Amino acid sequence: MISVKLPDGSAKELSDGASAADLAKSISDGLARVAVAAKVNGAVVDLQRALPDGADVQILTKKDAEALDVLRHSAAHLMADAILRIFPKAQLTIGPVVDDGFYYDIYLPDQKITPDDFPKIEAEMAKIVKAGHPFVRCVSDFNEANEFYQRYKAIDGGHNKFKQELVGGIKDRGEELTFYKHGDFIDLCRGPHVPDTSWLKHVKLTKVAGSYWRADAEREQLQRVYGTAFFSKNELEDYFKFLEEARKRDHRVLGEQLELFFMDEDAPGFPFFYPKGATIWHLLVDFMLGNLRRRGYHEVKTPLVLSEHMWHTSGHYDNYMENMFFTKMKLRDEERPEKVNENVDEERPMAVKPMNCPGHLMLYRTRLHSHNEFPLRIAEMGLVHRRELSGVRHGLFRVQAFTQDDAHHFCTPDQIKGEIGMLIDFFKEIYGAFGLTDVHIELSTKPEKAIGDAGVWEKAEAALKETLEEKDIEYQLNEGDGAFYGPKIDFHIRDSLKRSWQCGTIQLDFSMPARFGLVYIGADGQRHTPVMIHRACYGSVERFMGILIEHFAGAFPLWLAPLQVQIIPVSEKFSEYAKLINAKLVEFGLRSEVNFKDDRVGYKIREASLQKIPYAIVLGEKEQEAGTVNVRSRDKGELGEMQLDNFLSGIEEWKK
RNA sequence: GCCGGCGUAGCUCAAUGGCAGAGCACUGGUUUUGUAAACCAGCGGUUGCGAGUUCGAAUCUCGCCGCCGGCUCCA
Repeated sequence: MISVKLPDGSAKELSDGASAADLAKSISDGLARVAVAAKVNGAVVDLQRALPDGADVQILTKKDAEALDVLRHSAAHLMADAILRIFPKAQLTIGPVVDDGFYYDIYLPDQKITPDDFPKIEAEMAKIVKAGHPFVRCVSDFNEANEFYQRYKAIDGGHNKFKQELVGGIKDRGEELTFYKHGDFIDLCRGPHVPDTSWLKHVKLTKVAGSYWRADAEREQLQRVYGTAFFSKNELEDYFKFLEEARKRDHRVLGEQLELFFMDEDAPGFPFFYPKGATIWHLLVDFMLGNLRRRGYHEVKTPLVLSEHMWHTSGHYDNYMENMFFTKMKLRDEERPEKVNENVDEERPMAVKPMNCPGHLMLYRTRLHSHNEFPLRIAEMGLVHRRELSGVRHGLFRVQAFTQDDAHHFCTPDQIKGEIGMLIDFFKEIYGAFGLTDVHIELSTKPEKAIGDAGVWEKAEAALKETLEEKDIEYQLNEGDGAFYGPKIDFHIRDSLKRSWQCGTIQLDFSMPARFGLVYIGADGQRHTPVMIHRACYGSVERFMGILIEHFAGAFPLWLAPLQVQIIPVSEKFSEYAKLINAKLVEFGLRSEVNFKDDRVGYKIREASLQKIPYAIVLGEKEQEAGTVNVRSRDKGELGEMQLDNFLSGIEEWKK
């Protein structure tokens, strides 16, 4: 007999060699039916595995997050089996679980797997599901003569050097070599898996993409087939509904439909803003500037271009060169004026700024500072340019030029915690103003490519940790993810679809002030090097705008709506009255216009709705006679006829 | 940058080797309109750019540019 401990603390006696499946059955038949896998001493294993005496055991059902991973990993095997049946030359590599599904990387240099193949693959998968093959764990040794090893090698021809490499790694680490088989298919795998293939009814392939063996661009190119799996049809359908909803909110699509911005192939990664988009951009900037002024920031403007020399001083040249735009001249040849010499170096080469900090450092050092001015907060809506690889550009989210709501705090070492604490509260308040209240914080530490000495890094990291802990804020630690000049705190916010976006950042810098020779006169009358804090709340104004477009699905709250009211005269006869009302609305401070087009009211209402304008005001004979307005709200439908003053006073309330 | 897919009117898309088309938008007209699409007409194109194959290329081939999906997850 063995005894195992259940999550509720109780013990259960089982016969020797009993499995988690036996345990589940001994608890209840119902549990046995829904059991997916088991957690034994903290590790997720198959239900069929024999339980060790004295183990802590938890039966996992579809309600447990780990169970979904097990299901999806099994689905990856299922897909691999089906793909091998259709593409016999395919060589399997790895097939892990990812956030919203799974993938399998496949080496198949002479053939392409495309979404057109999905129906075939899925049909094959359905057959295997129907057969209900049990997943069987097969333990092998490293002798290739082993039965399972042999069977496995027969699966993809025995020439699969990728799996051989993996087996080598397992051997080197001294781990157990296991295969999992279902039906005739067998694959190198650590497991665990669901009991049998009939669990995999709700599986769908989603996309194909390229990848590399070991994520190394120098190695073999693989084809990555993505899929997802759920325990129920409903969950699978909900997932696709979510994707559909996200697609409808795509800021690139809404950006065109709502006339906010556009891209042109002659300016890749450089967005153009239409008047409506520019309005939102300015609203975001004005909102931020007001908040900065209230907190004692000083707004400055620094140049877009600095000498290359300055970028050597700052360390950007060495650490960020690939992402910078450099200036080169084109000169007519002195001998042959028709010839143009390309890419001529300037005597003093210049570079476009990818960050604002050097400019702020140069500004700081123009005069002597006292500790009495500290903390000194210098802010700039700084336009920066960063070269990005062509394949990574994406709408407003990844561009080559954007405006940072950037600021640098100069302070004494003992002011650091106060500044960090202030910033955390400040940033959360800003996000809250947009209804973005789900914020989580990550702390990133020293990367491989770093400047400054190790002791300084440790001090900086400790300062950030202590502040977070003293404020009792939960955070995630990302080792090695810091900026090259210092550790940082990043703010991640979840939008209305629960998607996470990184926005704000607070970065400590104990290096750059020294590189630029910055000093302040301390209370002791001596010169000291100030501490510098880099910080941005939106991060990029343009990107933040993209996030807001998706968060609100283009239906901006009144204060952010580029056009707040559109007036719709019932016919041309009421144009004058419409102009009069519009003038009053504009006078009141609203962004309002009249739709003078010769269309039916219904058509104009439709257009106003599609443009997601918060209020449409219909004006006709009745309203003109009575001196009233007839209001339709985007969110609440028709509000009916009312006095203009009532509309205006109601707006304060309605906009919430 | 790499892999896969794609690029036709401002937008969404059709035409698969044989005369470049439709709807919306836009312009003009009719209509004078009452809460999600009135009617008629017109304008709109070097089919991303450049070479090649062909009697003939939007369509096939090659190169370039751009866009879309991926490229952290290690059985």
